[in-house]
Amino acid sequence: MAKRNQRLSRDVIVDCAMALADAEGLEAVTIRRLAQENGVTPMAMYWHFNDKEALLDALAAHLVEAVKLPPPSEAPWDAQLRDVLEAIAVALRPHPAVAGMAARQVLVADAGLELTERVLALLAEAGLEPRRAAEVATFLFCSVVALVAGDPGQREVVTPEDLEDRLRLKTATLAALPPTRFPHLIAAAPGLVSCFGQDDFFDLNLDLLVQGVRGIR
Amino acid sequence: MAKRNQRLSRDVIVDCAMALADAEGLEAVTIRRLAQENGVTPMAMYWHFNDKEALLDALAAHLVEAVKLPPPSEAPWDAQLRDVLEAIAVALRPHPAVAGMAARQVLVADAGLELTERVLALLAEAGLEPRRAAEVATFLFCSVVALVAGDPGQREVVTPEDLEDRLRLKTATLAALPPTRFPHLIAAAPGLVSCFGQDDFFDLNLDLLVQGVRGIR
DNA sequence: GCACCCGATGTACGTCGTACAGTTGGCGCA
DNA sequence: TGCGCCAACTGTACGACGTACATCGGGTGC
Repeated sequence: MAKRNQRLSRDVIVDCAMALADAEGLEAVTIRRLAQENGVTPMAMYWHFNDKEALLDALAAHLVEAVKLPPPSEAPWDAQLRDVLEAIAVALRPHPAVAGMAARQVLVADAGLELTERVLALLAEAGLEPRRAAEVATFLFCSVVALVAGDPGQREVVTPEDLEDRLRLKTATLAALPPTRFPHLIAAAPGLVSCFGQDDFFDLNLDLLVQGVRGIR
Repeated sequence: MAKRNQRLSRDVIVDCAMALADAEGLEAVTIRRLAQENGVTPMAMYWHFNDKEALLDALAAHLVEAVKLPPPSEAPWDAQLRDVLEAIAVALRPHPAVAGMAARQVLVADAGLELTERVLALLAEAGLEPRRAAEVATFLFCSVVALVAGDPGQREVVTPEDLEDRLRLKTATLAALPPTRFPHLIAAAPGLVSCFGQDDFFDLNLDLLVQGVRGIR
């Protein structure tokens, strides 16, 4: 800690905050902690950001800007939509702790506007009129965020083996339920406790969203 | 404030916290504030809850238990699934500020287990094997939560006319974007800023989810 | 009438965000 | 070379937060 090898800037603060959130969760992102991490007084942060809200907004914007939008193609709208949603998920997945804040910058950050325009265009191509396209686009983004942010027991970040213990305990708890009342739940227990973060969880549910759009046309 | 007309209990604290969150947002739910609201010392809360996390868990559980699960019927699985998802949305909608915490009690609270069992049964009826059903059920719940919690500019709660001003401003900002780059976005601007909380927003996107499940079978 | 113990109090500590005022170091310009 | 300015940072302080720990009062059961 206490690096102080370079001048402070919005970017290095945001990068530091992101790393901190990834490593120790969003609640570790503290004005004082960020200052300490950069070998600087807490009040130094306020030269670069009006307040903590502004800092978190910048974090969220950073996330939105990390989305690598695939280039438009001649592929059918549903394939393209699937690619766009996947691109969002890919950008958010490394940062589940901050993903939940991404939605509030989608209509603010430049990259978010571009992203939204793209999705709306695809939805128009699918035959939705603007009003419904707006509602669906909004929901799609929130859903992808939910897909990533999820929320298993990830409130406090722990060591990998501790996490594994917790999952095993949770599975066991579910498996110990009365089998006559909860047959399906018991059968699905392993999947319920461990699906977050799995590749097939994302694949399956991104498909679900795209198929859902097909279904409501 | 300072009612002190009845003995404190978990239930009156939870009710008070819920009302507080509805009126002033989740950040207004504070140990000290709850104590003051009940005419009591902050430390009195700790007789009823181990810590604030436990209090918030109780809030979330309360929400999950508020879901009025429709009775099983002979209707096809998709119609029933739609009804169940709608029941969840109906229970959460009055409390958007706390809805985001509901997911972490779904596999803990009794009502949540019942709810999950029901959804898993319907998904099994739809032809999904347990593992995929688990993944889809998890996602469906998170999506409905996202549908309700959404996140417009609702971070700070404001007066209705102030909110209306803000929406108008946001719409105007979007409408002022370069029309050649953002044609769809401009056309959809009113819907984008005001869709949260609208009935048709819920209806449309619950349909999307159900259709999505149909699509991935 | 007495003891017990549930439910509350009182005090104190460390951490948070941040207001406000003071201080510096390096660059433009003389 | 020297001077002044202003962007960037420091120092101090305040109120609100969660909560550990010790204490206490009064209603209930004997």
